[in-house]
Amino acid sequence: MAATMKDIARLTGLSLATISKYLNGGHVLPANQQAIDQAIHQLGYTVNSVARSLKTRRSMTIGVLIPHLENVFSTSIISELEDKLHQIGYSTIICDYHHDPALEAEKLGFLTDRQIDGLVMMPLSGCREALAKLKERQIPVVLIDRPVEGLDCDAVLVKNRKASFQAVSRLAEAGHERIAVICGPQGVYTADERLYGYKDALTHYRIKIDEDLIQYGHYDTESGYTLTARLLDRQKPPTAVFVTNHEMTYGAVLAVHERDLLMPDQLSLIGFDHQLLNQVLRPKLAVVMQPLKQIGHTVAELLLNRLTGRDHQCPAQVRYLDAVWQNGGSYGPLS
Amino acid sequence: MAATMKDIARLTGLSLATISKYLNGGHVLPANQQAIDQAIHQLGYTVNSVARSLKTRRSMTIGVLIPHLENVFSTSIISELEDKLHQIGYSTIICDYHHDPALEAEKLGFLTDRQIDGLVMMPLSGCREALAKLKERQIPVVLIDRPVEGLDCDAVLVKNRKASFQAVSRLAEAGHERIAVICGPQGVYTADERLYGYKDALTHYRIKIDEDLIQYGHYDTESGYTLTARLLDRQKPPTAVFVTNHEMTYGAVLAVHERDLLMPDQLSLIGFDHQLLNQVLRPKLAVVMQPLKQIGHTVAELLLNRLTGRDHQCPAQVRYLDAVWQNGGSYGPLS
DNA sequence: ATGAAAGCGCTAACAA
DNA sequence: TTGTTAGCGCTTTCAT
Repeated sequence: MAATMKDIARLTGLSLATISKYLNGGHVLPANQQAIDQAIHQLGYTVNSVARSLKTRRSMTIGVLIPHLENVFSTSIISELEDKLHQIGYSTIICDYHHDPALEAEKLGFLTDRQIDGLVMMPLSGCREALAKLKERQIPVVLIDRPVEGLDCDAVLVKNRKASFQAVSRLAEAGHERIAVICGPQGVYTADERLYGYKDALTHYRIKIDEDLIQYGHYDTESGYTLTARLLDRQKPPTAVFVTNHEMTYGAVLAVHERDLLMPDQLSLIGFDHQLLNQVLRPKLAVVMQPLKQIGHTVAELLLNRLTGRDHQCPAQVRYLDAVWQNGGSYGPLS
Repeated sequence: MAATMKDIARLTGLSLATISKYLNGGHVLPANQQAIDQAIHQLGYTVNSVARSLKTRRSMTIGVLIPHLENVFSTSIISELEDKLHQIGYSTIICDYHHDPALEAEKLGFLTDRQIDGLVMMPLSGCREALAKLKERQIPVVLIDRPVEGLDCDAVLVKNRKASFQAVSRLAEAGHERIAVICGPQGVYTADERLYGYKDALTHYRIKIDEDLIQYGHYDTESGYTLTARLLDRQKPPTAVFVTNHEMTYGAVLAVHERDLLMPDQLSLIGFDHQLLNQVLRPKLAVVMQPLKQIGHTVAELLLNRLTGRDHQCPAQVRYLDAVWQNGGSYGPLS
């Protein structure tokens, strides 16, 4: 049996209240302080935070719900977030829903039962109803990556459209006119935004939008590979390809390698979020990088503002962060 | 205010005991069942698992303590583990200690306070005392990757020495004699084991062990790069290099690329745990892969055996798993 | 099958 | 500064 405050009380002759107060940073007489410390040490006492939570009605726990844990995008954000939250005493319960909307809903319920004080979520289906209920119960929710339609909620988003515009603009300025894009699934927020950015750039540079050069993938390596391969094997392949997420960029690079194409001479390629891989690729890939650490940081900030009551009843806040352009030799002037 | 069982009691006229029993799968009259279900729905009731935990003395929570969350090695294991545990009602609180022994100890204390029912840990310093105390309190602990000296504890380990032996054997059989190894820090369990395997192989093939060809890194990309570069820039460079972890393999590949060396003609290279990267590298790297999913699975199994009391008082169990050899064109006969 | 009641370990009035 | 006490929401005997 683990020791409780009662045991300390018995050992020191003090009351529970005094001990509780001391444990929570209150002032007690030096003599008592010593006695308590001594008893704590002797008993190996540690607070039972379950009991504390029941009483204070704060679990000091934040739920984190993400599509998949094996993903630098998520883990980099979460690592930062976990650290910031830990610093002020919060635990993070992480749930991975394996890209499955049913699991998403199920695990959200699971977290809710756990009396989380706040939720950070990268939505897929979104679970609008459930999230709305959480917010009604004053439990702050912060979304990452994409908003949930019909839900007015704090969120940290990346300026996808702008980032996409800038990447494609570079290709256009390098003289490319047959610029293909490998997008994510239609209807997915980030995919739509990134496609808009692509179209914005073409329009801006007066390049005709050719639907044949717009390929819709599933944000996975497989489709990045297949779609790029299909583009490259055409009679008249594009001279440049812009790939709009991390996994698909893997696939695209694979297809390019397989065809022994030299970048940028035979093909210009711009990827997305490719920091790790980029350490070993030659030439280095030019990529649009999402500011992962900053996202984690901002999420923590938003959450804390709510938790500490500072932003108690403010309207939902959405923070838009800029992506970072990382240069590389994988794109260049049309030869 | 969230609804409680009391509210259901009031609404249905039943007692708390009856409701509790029903909620926990007990039998009640059909009429009462209906009434309760209806009340639950109407009130939007969900159990308060904090209160439940206080009463049952089981938090249904497993602590997970790892060196770093941005690491496929950890996340792949954890993703599997989280899933298995979730299926039987457990949450996982994940803590990342950023390779810092001070944080490791601190976060272990944090998890202990949280009344975790079990702990999964990839140790650095190990915190032997603290872990021993946990075990005294009958809280099962499962170690991953490396044991903690002087602590008799369940663990899931990889047969590092054997894997290393096999990899180096392939190089020897291909005719290489100047085989270098990039190891981890001396004294680190996995590093020592992998180095033993290397030496085993050389001895087995009657190749003289040359200390100059044994380079000690820090298991990070930087040292993989630097040490490989240093080896390759020698007057008489090795003809083959075996790199013994994931990060260092990144670095090594980078160094090879930078020198425009062709694999396997100008250099044979065998890496470690390089699944992701390998999708885009050409030639594909030959690598030793640790069976991550299987580790996660085995950890869950060990943990559950303890939690369900099946292995209540069994002696510590250590499971040794085989690494997987993944072929690739990065090594070949000495030319 | 159902109910009454005690209590898990802690905090927070309130009183002294 | 310290102590007394009620009670957070739930489970679990023990009666009924």
